[in-house]
Amino acid sequence: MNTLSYGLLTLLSANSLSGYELTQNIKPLWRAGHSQIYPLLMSMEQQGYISYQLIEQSDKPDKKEYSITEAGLEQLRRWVETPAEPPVLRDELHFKLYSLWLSKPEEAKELLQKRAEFCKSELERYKVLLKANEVLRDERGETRELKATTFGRYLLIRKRVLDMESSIQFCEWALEELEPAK
Amino acid sequence: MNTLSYGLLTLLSANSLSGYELTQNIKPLWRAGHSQIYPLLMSMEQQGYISYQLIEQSDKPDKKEYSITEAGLEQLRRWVETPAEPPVLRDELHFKLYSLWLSKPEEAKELLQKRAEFCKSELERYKVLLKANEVLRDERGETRELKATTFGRYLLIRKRVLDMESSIQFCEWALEELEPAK
DNA sequence: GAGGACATGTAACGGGTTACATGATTTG
DNA sequence: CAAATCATGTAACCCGTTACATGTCCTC
Repeated sequence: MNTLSYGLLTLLSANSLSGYELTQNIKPLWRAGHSQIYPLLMSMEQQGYISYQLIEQSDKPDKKEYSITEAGLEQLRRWVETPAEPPVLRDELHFKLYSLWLSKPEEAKELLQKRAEFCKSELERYKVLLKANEVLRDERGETRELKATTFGRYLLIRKRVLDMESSIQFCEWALEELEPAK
Repeated sequence: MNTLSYGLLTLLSANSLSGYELTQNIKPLWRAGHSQIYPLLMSMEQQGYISYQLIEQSDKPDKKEYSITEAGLEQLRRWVETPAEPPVLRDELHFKLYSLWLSKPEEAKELLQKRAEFCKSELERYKVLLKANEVLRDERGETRELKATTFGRYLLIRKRVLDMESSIQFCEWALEELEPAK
């Protein structure tokens, strides 16, 4: 049971999903490919934390729909209350900024502009998600119980939005700092 | 030549350093242990990107001081101007927030408070670094050439400060959002 | 002489990426 | 019938973490 396993349990605790859907849905939370996910699902199923039923579909290929078991939910509950490890950020840009003085000013500028563009496109994606989740909150907001399941998702998207805004701010500030050096 | 290799070249392009010093200095930029670094240094030395001389010390154990070669500098220059891959952030907190509804409110609160504390201590460390580098800028600021080598470092520390401030802001906002649910 | 900082390595294991492999179904 | 999306798996390789291993020098 590594972090990714708990991540899969996390998603399954809100919805039953197939391996394919898990691969899509985990993307904003953790980087992982399907080749990592399918074997983990099999091992977690053998350990009794999840179970699946084969869903026969006529419009699409058949799939395995995984659900969390009582044992899995227990395991997840214990893990959630455990203190979170410090985050690990791996960003090539750190090194490339550090040795900016080696590159021509136009190249340095392009590096920062490209990153700013990337962050802006991410920001847009998350803003859309945020709106969708704010609607959910409004609809269900009055009843505390239903609100709860969407609350974490709402917090998270909000976090991504703040992070992206901070990154964009940095890139734009750095580009300004770069100007007089030209 | 993976990203970490280029990171080591980056540090060596500013200063000659031992494996031990590289291990310390790379920490704010990239997570890596000495067991990853020493083998890489050996392979890069064999490829001719770096060279070392044995420094005999009387007050401390002897060390190998690595320097970047002309070939290494060439390699690094090409890499720096290459577009940066999108950053990879792995943070357990994402999953733990997502399934916050599974945990008791006090536990949820503690999770966010602990993260805020961590970010605040990081912020302090970086603010100290920032001040040290701003002094450097003031001293050397007038001559563009010398400024250049410290400029990237200055940008980077600034980025870390902004990131930490954004994370703290998030935690405090989330804690407020949590309150009425109590 | 014990503990801590300095210094350099190796080995085993687990996690993550890329590529290989296959196949159903829909849409243009 | 070709391309795109849905769907599930395996294998090889690289990267990263933890533990093992050794040794110097200084300070308390």
